[in-house]
Amino acid sequence: MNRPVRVRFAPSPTGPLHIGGVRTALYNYLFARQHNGTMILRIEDTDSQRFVPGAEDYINEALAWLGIGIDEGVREGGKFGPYKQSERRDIYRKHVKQLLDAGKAYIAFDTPAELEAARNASPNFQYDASTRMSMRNSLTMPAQEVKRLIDEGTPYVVRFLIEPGRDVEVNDLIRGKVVINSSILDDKVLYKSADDLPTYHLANIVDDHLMEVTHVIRGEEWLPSAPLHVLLYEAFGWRDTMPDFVHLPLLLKPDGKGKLSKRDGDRLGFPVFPLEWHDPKSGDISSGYRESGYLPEAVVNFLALLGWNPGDDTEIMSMDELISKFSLEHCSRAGAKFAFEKGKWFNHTYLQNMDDSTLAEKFKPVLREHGIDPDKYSDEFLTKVVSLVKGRINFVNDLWDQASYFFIEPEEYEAKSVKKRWTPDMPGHMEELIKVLESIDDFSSAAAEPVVIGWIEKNNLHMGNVMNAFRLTVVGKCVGPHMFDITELLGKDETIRRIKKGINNIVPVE
RNA sequence: GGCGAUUUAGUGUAGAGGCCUAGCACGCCGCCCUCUCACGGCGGAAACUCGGGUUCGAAUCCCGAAUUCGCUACCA
Repeated sequence: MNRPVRVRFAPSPTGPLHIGGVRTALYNYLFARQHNGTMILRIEDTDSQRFVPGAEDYINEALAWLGIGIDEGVREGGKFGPYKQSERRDIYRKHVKQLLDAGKAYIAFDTPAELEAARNASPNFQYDASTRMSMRNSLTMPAQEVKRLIDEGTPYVVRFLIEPGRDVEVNDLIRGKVVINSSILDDKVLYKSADDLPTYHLANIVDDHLMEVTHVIRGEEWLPSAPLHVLLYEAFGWRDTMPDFVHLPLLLKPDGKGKLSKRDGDRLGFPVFPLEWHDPKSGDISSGYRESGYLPEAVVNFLALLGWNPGDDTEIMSMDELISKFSLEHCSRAGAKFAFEKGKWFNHTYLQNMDDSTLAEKFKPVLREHGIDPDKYSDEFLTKVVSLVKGRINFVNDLWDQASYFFIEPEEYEAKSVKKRWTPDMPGHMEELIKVLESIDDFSSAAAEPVVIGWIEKNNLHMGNVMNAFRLTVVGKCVGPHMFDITELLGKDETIRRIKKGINNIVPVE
């Protein structure tokens, strides 16, 4: 019973991969890698109604961006293919027949309208042992009639015949034994003749068995149907190789109640998708972590800690560290509210740990977006700029807000700072400052600073006011790194030019 | 409604009978640093859902209630 570990991530291509799905994929991946096992990506496209073009590519691209590697799948191939359920019709048909022949499933002709009527007539209606004998199915109709309807092409479904009154046990690796009585289960539809496709339950069990999956790691929403799946394994006679089940806690809305949904992202201003998604039907655009400036390593780290912890206080972990530390024992059982604020902090921390030159490279496209040609600047200059302002950014894009004045001179001056610092005597002091600066040959921060400070002190000027007025002319507002680090990078000529411009353009408030 | 799961500060979590006057992180507040804003350093407010047990002793074990979440489709 010690089979090589094989896990699968099995999304439906019904839209962009949700961040909760990403976490499920991540946990599967971590588990697989830790056990030197195999990670399978299976596309569960058994709902022809909800298929969305582009969704499958999106899944592949998102997982690749995050570094969640796939060993077997539609693109990767493998010995257990095809890995797309719509290409496995023959396999499902065969297995449906097997169940039918064994009397463990039956054919039902009830139309959606008839089922709807039954539900309306009795609010607690369930297609099960208590009702199936009053419905239109192969259990209640003569065999010839059933055959005739099928031959005529009447749409039908195959339902799983569930024996009532049995306690079905599911052993969940993070929740322990979960027992559900089979009486509360309905005769689930396993196959629909209309599109010649199975439903999730049948396809899932057949594929997991055939693909030799050893651990089913999925979201908690599947826990209630796990007993049904156990029953299906039994019906096929696969009980001895049935995989272990792991139901992960759900990702919940940060505020109110319920599962995290795509709406929450727009509502609260954070992405719920790994990559930006353009809905082909509505044309709506949903923001993605990648486009919002998150680093994939930070997203992975953040997600890993939502529902799992390493058992100690470690928070910053690389993918390799996550792989070695991951354990089902340290998975939590309760749903986790999606605390995106902490996601920002992870990104901030990863950005701080990145070398300045790497960050400078990432800054280049941002500069281009703002009409600045980064090639006009040396890498050394860009790296220095980045090193000065990186402490105050959460995203690569923030670099522009923090460093734009290194590339363009101020056109406007922040009113609040002008009011506070641009006192009537300032233009005069700035004229003097220009003279002082002109006399400095070595414009480095270390050399220029003592000269200017000395001038301020010698003349008994107000340090805060003069320095901030100086800053106002150069930066446009009173924020930013050490003043002389800025002027060192800007150079003497540019610094003096900006002071002159400030003297002419800053209009005192009141 | 039924069934299942769940429950430590605002959030994510540590804790597996005495090490808990409950730890860490994010966020929040304050102080320091300081030409500004940040960063950083230091400090602070803030939690064991409730009620019964068991025990010398319970956040940790048992029972009950409540809470929240999920499922209850010819969707996954």
